[in-house]
Amino acid sequence: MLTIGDLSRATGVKIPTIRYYEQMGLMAAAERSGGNQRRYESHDRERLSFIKHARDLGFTIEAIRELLELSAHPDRPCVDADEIAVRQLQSVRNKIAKLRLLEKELDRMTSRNHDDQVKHCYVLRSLANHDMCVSEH
Amino acid sequence: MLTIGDLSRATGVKIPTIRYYEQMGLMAAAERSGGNQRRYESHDRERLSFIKHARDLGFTIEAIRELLELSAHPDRPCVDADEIAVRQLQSVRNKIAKLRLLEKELDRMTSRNHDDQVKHCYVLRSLANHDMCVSEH
DNA sequence: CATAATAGCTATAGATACTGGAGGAACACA
DNA sequence: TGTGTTCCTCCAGTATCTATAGCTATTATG
Repeated sequence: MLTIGDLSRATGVKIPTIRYYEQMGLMAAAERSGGNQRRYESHDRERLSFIKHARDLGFTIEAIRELLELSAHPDRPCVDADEIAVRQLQSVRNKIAKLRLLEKELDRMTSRNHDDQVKHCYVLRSLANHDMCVSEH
Repeated sequence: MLTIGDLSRATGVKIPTIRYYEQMGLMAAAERSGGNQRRYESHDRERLSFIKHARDLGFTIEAIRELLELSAHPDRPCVDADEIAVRQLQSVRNKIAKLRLLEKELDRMTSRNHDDQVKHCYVLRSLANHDMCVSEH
């Protein structure tokens, strides 16, 4: 039997977050000790590790709920899980593409900024005037 | 004189968001019509465009507050604005680096997923087992 | 000028995914 | 039995909006 603290140390998920996942229904309501403290088993640790890993990969709570639901039904087609992961991959690629554009603009702003007073500041002028941008973002 | 709707259309910032910026002190409290509706001038539009542009580039409200404060004092050194932009650039580069790792993992998960039942699903197995990952993330 | 359509107002709650604190109870160990 | 650590619930706060309800103002049309 693990306490919530044990579970937290074992998975790297903070205690309030574990309780939050319980509230959100991602983790089943834990059994309780005589004194009303949560007690866990190793399968809870595995489930929480799964959740943590998926969160680290940027899956939303909703997506994780679906993935957990899928893994509870071994005979369902794998395509469903694949679709969720592909969606996530696309969202990650979208974010990267957008951030690259921002990087380009910020790099331009900061590298051309050689004046010494705010009234000539390239950064501030760039922010005030979208036309100075080199790309759509 | 512009209504809040005009300002919204001119800048692409939604009406509740404009009111939110006023509440946060990024926009000055607008003048009011006889019937208590907000009325704006063109300098408000420019300020809001600045804010929008900075938000699109991922600056936080706090950073924008500093940038606006700086541009109100033309004699202050430009370095201060530069520092904020460089910080933002670094944060963008960090995010890109992290997302690239996620992309790698998700790509691995989805491209090797050729089985047809959840019980053999590579995506779900990968999420359950961090050791299958090719990189730290 | 009367009415209708559109746009605006405030206040409050919800979304997202947690995080932290207060005040008190339970547990582990000597 | 005492002491220190861990746990409990409840509530509030983070950041950045977004949406709803119920009401009022303005504008356009006939």
